Amino acid sequence: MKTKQNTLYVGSLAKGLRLLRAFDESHREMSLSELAARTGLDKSATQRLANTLHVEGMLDKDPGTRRFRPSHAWLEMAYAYYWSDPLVGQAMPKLINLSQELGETVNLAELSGDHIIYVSRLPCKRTYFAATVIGRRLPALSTSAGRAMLATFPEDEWRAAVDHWPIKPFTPSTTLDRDAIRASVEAAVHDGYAISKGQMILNEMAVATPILGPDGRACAAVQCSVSGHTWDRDRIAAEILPKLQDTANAISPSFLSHRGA
Amino acid sequence: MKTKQNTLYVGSLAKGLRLLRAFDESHREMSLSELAARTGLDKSATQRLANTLHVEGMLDKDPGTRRFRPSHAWLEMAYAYYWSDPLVGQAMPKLINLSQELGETVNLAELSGDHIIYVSRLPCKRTYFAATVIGRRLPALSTSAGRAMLATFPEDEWRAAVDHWPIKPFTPSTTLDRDAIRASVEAAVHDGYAISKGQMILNEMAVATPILGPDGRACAAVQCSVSGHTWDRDRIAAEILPKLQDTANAISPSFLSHRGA
DNA sequence: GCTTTAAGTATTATATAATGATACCTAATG
DNA sequence: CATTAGGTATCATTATATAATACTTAAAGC
Repeated sequence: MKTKQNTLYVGSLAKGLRLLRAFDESHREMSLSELAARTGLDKSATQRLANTLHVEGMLDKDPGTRRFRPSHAWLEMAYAYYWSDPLVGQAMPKLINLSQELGETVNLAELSGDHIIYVSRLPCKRTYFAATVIGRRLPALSTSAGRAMLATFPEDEWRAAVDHWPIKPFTPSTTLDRDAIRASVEAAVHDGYAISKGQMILNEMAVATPILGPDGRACAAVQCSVSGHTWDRDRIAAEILPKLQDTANAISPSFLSHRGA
Repeated sequence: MKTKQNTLYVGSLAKGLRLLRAFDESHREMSLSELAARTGLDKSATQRLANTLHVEGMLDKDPGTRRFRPSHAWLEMAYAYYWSDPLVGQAMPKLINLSQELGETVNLAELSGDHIIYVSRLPCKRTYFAATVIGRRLPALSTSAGRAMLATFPEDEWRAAVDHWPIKPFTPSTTLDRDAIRASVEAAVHDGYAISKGQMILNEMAVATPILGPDGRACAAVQCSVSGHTWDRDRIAAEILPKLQDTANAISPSFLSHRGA
């Protein structure tokens, strides 16, 4: 185990975090050996760390199956996050209003490296479970929110992003062609908003408008998801966009601390 | 530092978790020395652990102020939690329907020791920020959801809970009298639902119906919050309750694994 | 129903990796 | 400009995490 050679780096803590991060949508609960296999830690280490996490209330353990799973503490962490993010408090009441006015699903997304992360979701229609859950990370280039945010960056910066940020297919209609994505961001630069179709879910359409920080760079985006069966670009631009933009503008914070590198 | 004398307990990991848990609604970002003071760890330990958490992406660090705060990873943990909790997937579409039908705020709460924790929230009206955020823990006895769940337990068990579980005042009208709480749970045993008023927010009313596990014990509750200015008990019972109960019944799972101790 | 195998649990000697004291640096404050 | 608090870096010491191994339990195969 080549731990980072730094006396300010506590390997045991890092390994414990490895265990926590081993859980995701396709690893919902794990046995000791599954955890060991997935994290690459040996049996003993996994045992010790998992036990510690269990004792400390971070992992629940089914007494019957002896399998571990995330505890309620994981939700409490989201709670603490929300209070620490100045944008959420600003945005929440306005997002609620918006979703009520539109009667459609409204999301708040932030940029997290080259991905976006859904920070708040207000689902109004039945959808896939994944579309209702906060904390989901998606490649920024494949989302209307990501493109709308990128479009507020200096041109060389967003062009570099379009060239290099990751993409991966989610549906048969996910755009994998960077030229097409570039065109989409160009449009967003011009229009001040982005519309996408079928990127994450077949026939789902999304509109997003950036929330601008004091420097003019987007720090987040308000996004609205609708069904492609009942909506088209024109109707979205006419009926959804104005309210979406008002909301995003109303949220844009005066002072906003920058997230550390 | 008296660490628990067990070779299966990794102290460094536990201390790292202490740092994470130091953040809450009134500690949204902290400097190194604040963290040290709050966790009771010495300066060096705090430095090493916080640095590790930063390197591992669990804490953001403002380059200017050098203050730490929860990172987006905290939301990703909530994401993983949601997938691991079988109830949420079951409940989500039904909760969305309910909130749309009622036009009022709908919550899903689970029991977490002697507290309830809000697992899902679908706010429809402007409220206090705290009322819109998932992961919030509240004393079970002070909430309609907690009382509705308790009422499904064997009598000796819920009576013991009423006598011993913690209570604390949130508003001037929070019920601190255990006799009054006992009467409320008794009513819930009889009615199959609980209504409370002004427990957490002045003049806010809440109704809750239990979601029953296969053993007849509630594992969660569906709850609806409304304004006490426009609603009273009778109207809630007449207009909200039926749909609330249908929803809770529809969610009740066939197989539900029990959360580990 | 017995054997085999896999998974979880417990113990221990060993040395690595965490520790905390201290010294250094930086930037506020008076 | 002096003072001080807070953040950062270094290092000798040994406590603490480690990984091998043995033990226990439960499931799978015959």
